[in-house]
Amino acid sequence: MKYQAPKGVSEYFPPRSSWFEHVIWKLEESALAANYRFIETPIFEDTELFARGVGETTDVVTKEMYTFEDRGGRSITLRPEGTAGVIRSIIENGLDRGQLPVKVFYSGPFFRAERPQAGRYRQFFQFGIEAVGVDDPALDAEVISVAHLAFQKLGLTDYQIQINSLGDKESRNIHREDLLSFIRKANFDQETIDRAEKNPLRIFDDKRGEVQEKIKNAPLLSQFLSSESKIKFEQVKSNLDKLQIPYLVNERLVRGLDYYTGTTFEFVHNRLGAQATICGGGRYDGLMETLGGQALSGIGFGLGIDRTLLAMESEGIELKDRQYVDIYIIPISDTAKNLALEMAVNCRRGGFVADVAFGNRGLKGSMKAADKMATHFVLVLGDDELSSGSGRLKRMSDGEEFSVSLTSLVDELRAIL
RNA sequence: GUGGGCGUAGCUCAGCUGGUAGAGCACCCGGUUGUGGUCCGGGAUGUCGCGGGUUCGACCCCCGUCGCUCACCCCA
Repeated sequence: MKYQAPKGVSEYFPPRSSWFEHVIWKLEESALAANYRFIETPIFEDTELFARGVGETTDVVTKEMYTFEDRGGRSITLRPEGTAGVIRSIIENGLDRGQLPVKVFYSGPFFRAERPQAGRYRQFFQFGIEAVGVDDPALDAEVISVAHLAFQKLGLTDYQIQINSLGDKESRNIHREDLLSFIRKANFDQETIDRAEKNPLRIFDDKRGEVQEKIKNAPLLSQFLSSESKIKFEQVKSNLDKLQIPYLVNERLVRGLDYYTGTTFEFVHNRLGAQATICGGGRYDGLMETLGGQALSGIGFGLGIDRTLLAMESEGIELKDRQYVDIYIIPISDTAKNLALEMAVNCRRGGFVADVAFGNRGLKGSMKAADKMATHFVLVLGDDELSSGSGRLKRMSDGEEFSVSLTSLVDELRAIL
């Protein structure tokens, strides 16, 4: 094979591509139902935006970005996540100077230069929403509810929502020192310590058993939360209760991006491999300011479309191919060929899905083709039809035939479909 | 960056302790002249990832290489 797709990218082609479309549509539907508006930002941005926004010490920034120089010598990076670009756009276009909160959703490809594995790709598709400018626990709950509703529309059931509060800056700083000294005393290997020095919270995410054992008694952030943070977190939880959205408080839940503060959450699917987080997000208090905007809080989530599809498949959710053909026209003489496409185009103008048996497969072969592509009606065009000006529409579901006039085919279709 | 597994027809895979390749599905044609789904018959398809070595002989053994895949770190 001469060419193959670059390592670690996912491709969606028929029929699976129609499930992919379906997932995106349900996600959009859920966001629109909550009055989020569509935003489309560039796939590449100034490298500095991500470095500042996502955080200089994060793995994403230090080793996972696709960065290159453009012809003008500027450093450009393919977006590794969605929030930084959206916030940049909100600031640049002054959306935060109108009514608040600004509620937007986005969808598209993202890029990270990592070693691929199940559910993790170098180019992956993410859907996300952001609500900027209002710091209200009810909004935190709403954001979670949007993802939850979407997953329910898709038929997913075997997942859990984990939530935690990372508190405000002050609470975090005190905890950080305490946790760091705990880690320093626990004699870890050098690599683990180095990582912890950058962001000690990450140690909670370490999957190695011996590490988990050692941090069993590590000080948790929840013990350091300011009373204000605690109250907000309680409100988020009681809001979720009222919405009857089940969740699990996971005090060790941390996220790999530096901008998160306050409420954080993850939707974790139970039947996926190591990469089981199908949606993750949280509140970010300092991000707007960091990127040069007003000091406004925001909250949002990123939702993995590839992983969602995998999750649906793991639950055995039946995904039907949505493509169908209303009318399939089979010309069986040379003179009929010219007319066939013309009639098909007319049907399309009339709002129907119409296709033609191109090439020379013969009648039988064309009938088989019609059968395979979920065709409602077939019209055979031969010399008889051309001379009489009428034909028989065959309904594939039961074989019944309807005689129709060729010149008023669209109307006839409307009448029987 | 580190470690494990795997590379045989379009797809999923079989191939016993080494004797130069098979199944199912899919695909195409046919079962008489212009009507599909089932059934029956027939057919095409592989440099057995690539390179080297051992051997009379390698898909099967050894080495290298490339690719895929899963996992670690981390994330959607």
